[in-house]
Amino acid sequence: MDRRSDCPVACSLDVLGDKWSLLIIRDMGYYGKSTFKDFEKSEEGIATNILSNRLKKMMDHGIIHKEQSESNKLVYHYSLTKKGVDLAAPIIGLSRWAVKYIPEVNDIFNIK
Amino acid sequence: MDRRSDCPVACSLDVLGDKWSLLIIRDMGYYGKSTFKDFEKSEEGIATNILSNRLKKMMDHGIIHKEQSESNKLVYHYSLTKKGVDLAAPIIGLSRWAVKYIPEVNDIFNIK
DNA sequence: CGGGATCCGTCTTGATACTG
DNA sequence: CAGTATCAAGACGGATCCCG
Repeated sequence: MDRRSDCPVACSLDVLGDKWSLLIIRDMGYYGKSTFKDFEKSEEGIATNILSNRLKKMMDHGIIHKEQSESNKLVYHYSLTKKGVDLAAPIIGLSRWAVKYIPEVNDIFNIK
Repeated sequence: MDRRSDCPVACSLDVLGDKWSLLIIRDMGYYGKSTFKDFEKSEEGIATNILSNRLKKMMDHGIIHKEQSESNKLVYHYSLTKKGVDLAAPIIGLSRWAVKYIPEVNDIFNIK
């Protein structure tokens, strides 16, 4: 569903408004993960078809970039584009909020 | 689905990781909307069952609060709790990102 | 009329098996 | 390793109905 709104919040949520996209960004930006298997192994347990779908969607939107490994042609590395790197701010915002208000979370990013 | 992760990003996305929750927060915080009908009339067009579900969910999580109107007993006003108000930061983060990277959006919040 | 609840068809997810 | 295929279950969207 695309809402075709011109609101910046609605537009960003059209791309990122689901349970997985921002987690994949987190994995790439904070944990340094880059391969399909890496993302698949994250503790939250994304299904491979959903992972595949989200990677494709974020590539279409220029948030991430895919390239073949030079050492092993069977492996692909995903990385953040500048557009993807700049999602750090909203992600950190969410993280700060959770640390402040959700008791169970660990402040694993040690954000000031 | 609850992932039972202790990551602050994952935990906040368990509550807010969908296309509508943050838009309702936006409507309350930025547009000053407060009634069911107000939210329903937003340009993105949320269905009433979904709206009802999201309001309930965010009330359960203490993000919003509901009270009966004093002037009209048929009307209920939803408002942000402190926990909800503090979602402004991540929402502004998303908004800034969209303004920077998505050409079609209007910078309706005029965020510096 | 405002605030939902209910029903129903469709689209999306999630779990797992399977393939190049 | 990096996905695709399959299929059941659930979420969503739209319309309608109900209730005070």
